[in-house]
Order: sequence, then structure tokens, then C-alpha cells
Amino acid sequence: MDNQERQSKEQQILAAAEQEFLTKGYDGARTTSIAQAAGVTHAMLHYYFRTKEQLFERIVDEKFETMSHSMFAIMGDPSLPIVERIKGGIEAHFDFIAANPLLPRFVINEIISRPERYKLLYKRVGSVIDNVYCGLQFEIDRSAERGEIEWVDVKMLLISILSLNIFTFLAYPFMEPLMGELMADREGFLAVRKAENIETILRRIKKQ
Amino acid sequence: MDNQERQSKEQQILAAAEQEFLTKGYDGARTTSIAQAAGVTHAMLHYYFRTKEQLFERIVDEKFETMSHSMFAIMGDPSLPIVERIKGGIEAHFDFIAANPLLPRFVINEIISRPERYKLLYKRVGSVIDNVYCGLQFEIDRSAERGEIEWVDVKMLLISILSLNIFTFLAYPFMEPLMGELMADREGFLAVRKAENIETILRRIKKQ
DNA sequence: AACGTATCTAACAATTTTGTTAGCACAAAA
DNA sequence: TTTTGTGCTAACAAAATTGTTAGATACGTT
Repeated sequence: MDNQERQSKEQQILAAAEQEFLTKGYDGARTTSIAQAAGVTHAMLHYYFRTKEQLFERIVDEKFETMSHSMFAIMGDPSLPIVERIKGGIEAHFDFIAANPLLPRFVINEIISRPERYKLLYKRVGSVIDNVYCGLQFEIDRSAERGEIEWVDVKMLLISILSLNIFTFLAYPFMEPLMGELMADREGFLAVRKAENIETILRRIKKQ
Repeated sequence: MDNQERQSKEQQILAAAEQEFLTKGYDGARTTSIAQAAGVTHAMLHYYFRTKEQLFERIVDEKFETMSHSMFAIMGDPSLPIVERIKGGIEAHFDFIAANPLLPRFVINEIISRPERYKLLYKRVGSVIDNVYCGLQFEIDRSAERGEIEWVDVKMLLISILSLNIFTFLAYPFMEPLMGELMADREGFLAVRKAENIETILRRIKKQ
């Protein structure tokens, strides 16, 4: 077996593991299911990754990295005027989560059920958030001084943006039946929701 | 053993099961842990509740009921003017979740991992949400006609309120280290956050 | 061709976890 | 006093799940 196929076999296990862990969580995931989905014997899974725990670490690592990308997206383009920048940041973050809809629940559950892993997340995401925070707060302070926008604490604003964007995907399974024709097509609903989130945040910083 | 103690024993198991299921989820929960926490042998747990599944159903049932209360709280006081009413609804809902901080994650995970149970939730929560929606939309339509507020789709407004209020508690474990002194005391942070959520929503419906 | 190494399989082992059962103790009813 | 039923325990049973191991197979290198 050549190197490409070897790669592909290990990759197949990783892909199956990602799916299993993201949808069922660590406790609900079964190594036998992962092996079966990957089309290998479960001994192979242990051959490559030794334990369920180690395989899980690989997925957690990858997902925490993805999470830091999502936080980076929220920063927006620093060359734009502040309102446009925030609008672009919300949009980019929303699209990022839309492309990784299982990520929020996974990260939240993983952190809550294993607080000791928080440091790992912090190393990945902490500096990104600090950058976003400092950069944005500086611009907002100046823009508010000039009377262009209402001053806000960026930490609070970021929590609001994360709330609005992420919750849409966390609660999607509920809302679908409750919202009726509004959610007939996913694409349409997400577009409306994204616009609503932008509107809500921009009104929050609008000078009155 | 008299009836009170019998009650209390069954109640102890239920209380321990609630804690275990809420914090660890169905897959992570262990019947032996529940029995131990309740101070009974694990055979007793099976004696009273037969299976883990049946015990879990009891907890799910109770939590779905609690969830419908939380949705009811968001309706606010219909006798108040619309802005005051919405403000009161946000506040009541926030306080309700603050008193049941583990509820959102539990319900979200439970629904996502077992979509077949959605019907159960819908029977409990559906009519409450319909009531809240119809009542609020009617008042908002009239108030917007009179030019007092900006017209909004109440479904979108409700999603925003739920997002802002619930995410605060879902993501609390992350934010705590990231937000620094802002979150030194939980009570203080929650008060600030509640005010911020109210401000964000009220600005969304403010006439410009 | 012979050797060494990485890949892979089938079978087994250990542990955990859920669930059962036979029977004891005790209290209330007959 | 016997009977009956409920609460309860200890021990056992069954199944699922993770992990190991001995050896087979393939494959490149010398």
C-alpha cells in the first residue's frame, strides 16, 4: 500500500471521528462506529490512534483551531470605517458558523464538561480575542469622541454578536417547526437572520 | 419505613439524576453515580425507575415543562405599554434562565441528539410560543401604525431575545477568563449583561 | 532472494455499565 | 398468628465497549 492510500486510510478514520464526535460528543461516540463509518476494523483505529482519548484530542485540537479562525473573522477589515467594519465582521462570522454549524455546540459541551481543557482553548483563541478587542475598542473610542457613534464596551458588543450569530445555529432544530413558512428554505432564513443580526448590532451603536 | 421516607428516597434519586443528567447529559450520566449520589444502592434505582431511559424521561419531562415556563415569562405583562412590556419580558426571561442556568444546554443537546423527542417539546412549548407571538405581534403592529415604534417581525425579535439571554449562560465558562475584571463577580456581570440585552432589543424597535 | 519494517486482521481480554433475581426484613392486614 | 406485600440488599448475569496481542501480509531495500 503506497503512502497516498495510507494517508487516505488515516484520513478516513479522522473524518469519521470528526463526524461522530461533533454530532454525538465524546461520551456518545463509539470507536466501533467510527471504525465502521471509516470502513476499517476497529483494531485499525487503535493502531493509528492508540486510544479513543487520543483520537478525540486530535479532533478537539482541530476544532479549537477552527474556532480561533471564527473569532478572527469577527474582527472585520481594519481599513474600513467602523460601522462598515463591524457590519463586515458580523457577516464574516455568521458565514463562518454557517459553514461549521456543529462547531459551537461541540466547543461549548467540551469546555463545560472538561474545564481542564480550557487552557488549551485559551492558548488558541485568547490572543485572537485580545487583538480583536483592543483594535475595535480603540476605533470605537475615537469614533464615539467624534460623535459618529454611540460609545459601547466592545466586550459587551462582541458577546452580543456571538450570541446572535451562534444561537441561530444552536437552536435551528427547534425553530424550524415553530417558525413555519418563514423557515421553509434554510438559505432564505439564514439570509434574513444574518440581516437581522447586523441591523440589531448597528442600531446598538447608532448615535441618537 | 413510612411513606415520607419512601417519598424522600425516591426524591433523592430524582434529585441526583437531575444533577447528573443536566451536567453530563444522557450518554455521560451513570446510573451507579446517580445511585451513589442519592445514597442508595444502584439496585434501588432500578427498583424505582426500572431503566436509565425511564429515569431520564422523568427528568426530560420536568425540564421541558420548566422550559415552557421560561417561554411564558418572555411574554411580559400585556397590560403595560409595549416597550415596557418587552423590557419586562426580557428581564423575566433572563432571571428565569439565571435560576436554571443548565437548562438551555440540556434542552439543546437533548433535542439535537434525539430529534424524535421534538414532538414532546412542541406539545409543551408550542402553544405557549404561539400565544406569546400572536399577542405581541398584534400590539407591535398597532404601536408601529401609530408611529410609536419601528415595526419588527416578532419571530425575529423573539429569536434575538432568546439568543442574547441564553447565550450568556451557555458561554459563561469561556467568558469568565476572557473578560477579566468585568466578570469578577457573577452577580455584577449578570446585571450588566441583562441591562445590555434590554438596551440592545429596545434600540432595535426604537423609532428613528 | 532475504531481510526488516509498516500495515493489517482475527481473536481474545478486561472493564464498565446496565439490568435481574432470589430472598430477607418488616409492617400492615386478615 | 399467619399472610401478604413492599422496600430493600447482595450477588449475579448480560451486553457493550475499549483495548491488546500474536501473527499474517505486503512492500521496499539491500
